[in-house]
Amino acid sequence: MHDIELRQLRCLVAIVDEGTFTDAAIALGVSQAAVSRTLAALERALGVRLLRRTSREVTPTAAGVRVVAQARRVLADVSDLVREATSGHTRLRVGYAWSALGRHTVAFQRRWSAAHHDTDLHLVRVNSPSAGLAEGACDLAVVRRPLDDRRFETAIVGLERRLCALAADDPLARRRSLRLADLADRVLLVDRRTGTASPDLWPADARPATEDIHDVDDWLTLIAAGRGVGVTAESTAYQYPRPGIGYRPVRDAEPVAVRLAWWRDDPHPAFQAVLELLTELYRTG
Amino acid sequence: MHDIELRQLRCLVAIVDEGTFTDAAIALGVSQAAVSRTLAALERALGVRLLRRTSREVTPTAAGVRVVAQARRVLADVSDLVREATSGHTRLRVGYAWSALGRHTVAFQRRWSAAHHDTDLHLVRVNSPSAGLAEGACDLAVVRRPLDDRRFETAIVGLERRLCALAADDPLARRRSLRLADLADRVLLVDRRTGTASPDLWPADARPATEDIHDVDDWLTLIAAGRGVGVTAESTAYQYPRPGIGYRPVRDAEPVAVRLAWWRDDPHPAFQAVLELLTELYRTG
DNA sequence: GTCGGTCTATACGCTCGGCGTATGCACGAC
DNA sequence: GTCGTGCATACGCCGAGCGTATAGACCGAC
Repeated sequence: MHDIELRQLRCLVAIVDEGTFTDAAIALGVSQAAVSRTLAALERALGVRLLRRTSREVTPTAAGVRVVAQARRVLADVSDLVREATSGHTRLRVGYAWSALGRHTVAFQRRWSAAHHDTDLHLVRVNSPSAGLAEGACDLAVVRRPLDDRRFETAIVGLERRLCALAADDPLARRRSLRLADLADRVLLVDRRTGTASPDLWPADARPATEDIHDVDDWLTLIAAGRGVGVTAESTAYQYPRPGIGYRPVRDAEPVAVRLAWWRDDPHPAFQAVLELLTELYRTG
Repeated sequence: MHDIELRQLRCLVAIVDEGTFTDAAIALGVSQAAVSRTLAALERALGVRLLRRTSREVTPTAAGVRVVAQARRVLADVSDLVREATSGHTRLRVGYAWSALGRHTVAFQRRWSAAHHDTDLHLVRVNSPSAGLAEGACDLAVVRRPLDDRRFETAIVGLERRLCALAADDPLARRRSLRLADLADRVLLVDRRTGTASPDLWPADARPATEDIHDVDDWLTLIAAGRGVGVTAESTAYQYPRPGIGYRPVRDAEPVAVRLAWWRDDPHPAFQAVLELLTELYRTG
């Protein structure tokens, strides 16, 4: 039993598009016999008749219509793949795990598209330690901790204050700012894979209890419900304002470094430009 | 220049999954040499190096990661295609263009899953004349006009009243019911491809002006804004209640037939059962 | 009905793409 | 150095897939 092949799918959609085997053969640049055999092989492999042939016209069966629709999807994905492999450089995807660039986000996008209107910029959220770099979902990533994966390298582009996220009706939310010690008796909601908070911000003998979460939406929901508190970077407050949640500076927590991450061995061609632009944005404002 | 083939993508993901060319060869049931050549051909076809080989390990390049991710998508689509072709009958998708079965929808789903728990039922909205039948998006369709496409056949399963849809602040909305003549000076919003209203409900000398729309959401938005009125089947009111819109019966408009449509030459195996169930639902209430 | 045109299916022979075996080469362990 | 491991390449073989040619089905014209 042979696996099906793209050649067969290309043949199928060509027949449906052209209307006859003969015209499909011309479109594909092969003989009519080849088209006939190729489609027969596909039908045999799938165990279903896909096209109803008459000497007048050829029309898909019900199964054929479904398969053709799916085949088009496959072929579209394949051409995406080719574009992904070859071009890849007319587009720049910057990944981030929780929050992107906070108040610099808009300026970043605007100044980028002004200076590099040839490669368009996309910001994508991917909840993974490398913010999508390892998954191929982006070309560069904004992260807030060094990556231990040796395939990647990071550089600090700026610093951010740490804020505490509290339920709006939490007594602490009435204060203008807090200290780490104020949170020691709370439940700290942390994302161990991507987050910026960790219990070792506190002295070893006064750490809050922690609970693991894996998504910024869970985190927000639980905090709003008073089920715990969070400690995060300033840009989170910018990117996820919520009615039920208040953000307050934590005075004695060290600032968190904002890093750009890239593939050590083949950085995206635009990487240097992004690094410089981000560094400048964080320096000047 | 050769097109890329699935064999090459299968090879690529096998290498990445297994970690070495040799193990991939075993997993694929071919020789190591074949794997090496096949991947080289893929890289040549794409013009990009996908894997970095050392004698110790093989790791994807940045381009490789992107391509692998896309390749997995392609292969998943292909196995969907195979399932689509072969099974096809463990699942029943019923399409509808605007509104489905109105107040019978819930009963239909409940009674179906009670009697046929082997094939699970999906209702899908597709705005096309055949409600997705011609596009392969569904196996059976609920429509409200005969289909002129000879590939399909339809049967009436019941009748529905026609309602007029008005902006809530329209003077006519204060009435309990209307006549067609009340609407003659309004703009009638019609969907020529799938809708149930058409100017020939009116006598030839007293027809309202019409405007074409192509989606139920547009239709609702325009009506709520007072830009026109709609005439539709009763189930639309059930399925799309909107704060700004009121539905009122049109006393002198003929009821509209609700039809089940199927592929004439290869009806879905469950078609007879659906036809009977729907007919009963409409007959009994 | 017959004839001719059109379209798909099948037969036959050939060619070349892809395979396996064998071997070379690079790299790391010891 | 020697050995082990793993990818790349050379060589010969085989069959999948191709084109040509032809059969068969269908339809419209006459």
